[in-house]
Amino acid sequence: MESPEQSRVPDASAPPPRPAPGGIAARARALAAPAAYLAGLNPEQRAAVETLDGPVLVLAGAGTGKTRVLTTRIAHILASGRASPHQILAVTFTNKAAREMRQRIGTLIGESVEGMPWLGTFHAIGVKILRRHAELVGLKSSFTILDTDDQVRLMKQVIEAEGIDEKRWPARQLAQWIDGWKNRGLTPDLVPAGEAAGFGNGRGGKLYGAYQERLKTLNAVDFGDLLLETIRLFRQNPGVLADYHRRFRFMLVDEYQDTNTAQYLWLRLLAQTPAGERPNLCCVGDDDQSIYGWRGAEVDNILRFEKDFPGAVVIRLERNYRSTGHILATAAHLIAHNEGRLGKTLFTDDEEGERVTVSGSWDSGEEARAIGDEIEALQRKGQSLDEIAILVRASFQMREFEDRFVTLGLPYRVIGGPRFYERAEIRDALAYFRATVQTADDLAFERIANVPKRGLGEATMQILHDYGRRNGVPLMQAARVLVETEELKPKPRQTLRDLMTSFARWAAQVEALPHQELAELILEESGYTEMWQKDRSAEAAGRLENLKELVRSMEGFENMAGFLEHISLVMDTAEGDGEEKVSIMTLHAAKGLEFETVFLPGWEEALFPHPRSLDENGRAGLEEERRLAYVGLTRARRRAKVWFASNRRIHGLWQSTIPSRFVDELPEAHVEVVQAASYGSSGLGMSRFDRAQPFAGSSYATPGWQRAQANMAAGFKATAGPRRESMTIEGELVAKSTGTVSPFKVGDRVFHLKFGNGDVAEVDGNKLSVDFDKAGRKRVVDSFVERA
DNA sequence: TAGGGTAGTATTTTT
DNA sequence: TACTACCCTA
Repeated sequence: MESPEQSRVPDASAPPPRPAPGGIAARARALAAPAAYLAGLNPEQRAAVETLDGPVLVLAGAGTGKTRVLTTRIAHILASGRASPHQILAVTFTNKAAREMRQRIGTLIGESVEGMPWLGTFHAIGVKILRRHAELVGLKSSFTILDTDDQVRLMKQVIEAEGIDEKRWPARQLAQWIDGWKNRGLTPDLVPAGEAAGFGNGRGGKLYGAYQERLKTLNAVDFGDLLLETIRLFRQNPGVLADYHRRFRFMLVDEYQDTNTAQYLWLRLLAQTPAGERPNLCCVGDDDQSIYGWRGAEVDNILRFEKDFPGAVVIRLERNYRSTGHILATAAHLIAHNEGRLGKTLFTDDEEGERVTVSGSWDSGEEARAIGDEIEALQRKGQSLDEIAILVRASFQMREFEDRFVTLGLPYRVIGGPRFYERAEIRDALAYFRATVQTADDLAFERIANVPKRGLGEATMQILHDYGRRNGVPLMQAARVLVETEELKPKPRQTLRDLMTSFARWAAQVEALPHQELAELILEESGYTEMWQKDRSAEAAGRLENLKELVRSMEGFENMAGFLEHISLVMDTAEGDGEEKVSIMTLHAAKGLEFETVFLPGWEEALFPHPRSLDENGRAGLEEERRLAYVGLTRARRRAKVWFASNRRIHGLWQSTIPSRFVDELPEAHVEVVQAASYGSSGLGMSRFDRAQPFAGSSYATPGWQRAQANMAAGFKATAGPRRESMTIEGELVAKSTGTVSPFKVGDRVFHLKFGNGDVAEVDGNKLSVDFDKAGRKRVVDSFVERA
């Protein structure tokens, strides 16, 4: 970036300084350098970047360049020499966001930002601080971090120890209560008595306390503690806090609208010095995109920023660089129905573009078929599948699309399904590693003691537990003692002895062997790999692949312990195999992303706004749902396509549904109603789109009904009859089915990644009808199966 | 102890 | 409908 931008550099008009050593060229470079990253910012963005002193709230609407502002601001702080990398605290919510920011800053300032140790998630930074001062809060710095699963198992033990019926008061529920308290920054002594009494016949508070004690005994913390314990550390040790006050010259927070009370308290401790200087705190967020209220986020935090930090400068970013005029206007009109807003009006210089479309379908199946067809049409026009997304309200909606896309042979990816780290095989493998490295990790040991099944059942574990509790030693130590006594029956005793020998052997190798090799060794020798190799179910192959992936992902870590620390915080794996795919994800998962074309199916009253959200949170719940709709619309750059079905199967029952109230809240001027004719009107709560429908009076006469009938008939024939000509289901004619000869024949045994093993029942070009052992008969494209 | 049968339940999800 | 968690039986 050169000359035109230079004139906008503040100092450019000042009298020229004396020639610096190195001559004019060097001086020009020095002047031009800062301009390079400021170039191309609009005035508001530039203000957000350059207002370094004092508290700043940046209200950044969707697509207004929020991340750019954040990263540029950091670059600016660094380039202007106001602080060095280790003096900047930059907090994000997800590891993904942290990664992205790190990478973008690097690009901006043209060098690596390895030196920004305090850029990370709340939790990652919490751990870092906590490890340094662990002993001040009664932990050893080697403490382990439990995930949700561990927490629940621990709580189960606590509940049972308290003599409470776990069936009546499930551990999972207690976990939610405690999580809620922790989100609000409440330690056991601070939970309002009335509230604590609400669980377990009045013993909720006691259980919470007991759980915390168990954590301490195990030298463990859960995610909530990463914040709470840091808060406690700061409050009880002003000296430590003062140290961080001095350290963090600049603080930046991303997605401020998503902070919960605990995170707020944590930030405030760091931002508010006793001397009362104004903190250089910059929070960026969008109240209209607050969609995590249900997990403790307090929109209030952003709404009252100016009160919390007097003299705060509020900067609004309202120029949208992402979407077309119609999309933006539609989203703006919708969100205007919300009351509790700070108020922003997004605008764009972009063209009006295509109107947002609203389409109806007879049922969810037709919805999936129609969207599949549209995607294929877009693909033929040259649109990359990577630029197409289907955003759903609830994950059960994904399935219909998956099934349909498998049939069409349309590549897709599901984002935010079961997370890598949450998969059973990964957790099992990690448990083996944890138990090897940390022999006191009871929860890890318990998890895998009998995985694979080796005859160490409940009875044996009970004996270990009793002994452990009596003598205050970890389970594995208890096991070592007990195998030398007569307390166990001979068979489990021998098994347990062998297992303990194995663990001792692995532990001895921790230093000697590279951790990747050790990992493989453990999985091999424990019989864990073998267990899945023997398993003939559909998922087994994928699980083995995941295990390999796990071992691969250990590369680049110092040692096993380092890897485990990382994995407990950063539990996603970066994926991407290069192939173009349609993305399917929930609206929640879509925040922060953008696509050329966005499909928004399922805009029906029974689903979106989700009735549960309305029941539990009333008006606030409705507004959050509306924000979700807003997030969905604003993900689209050029095309947003809303769909609703008049029949949907929910929990296995067919329900007749009516279009979402959000559909009615869209502005007619920017919306185009297409295929309204195919929507079979039920006569209930008709939206204006029904009125646009010429056959509304008699629903049986509508083309939609007729088409639905035809589809149903075709679908029936497809599954019931072997006649080939009956397989021309509407919409499938476009599938790549002609001319090719399948390598499979009727009767072949095949394997499909999603459906498992099955027998080929019919061959039609490159399409197969397969009777799957578990999933029943499905039609699949032959490239999706292999010989079993 | 392990596997099968049954009952109960069923948004959104990051760390 | 589909999954899971638990109980009961072999």
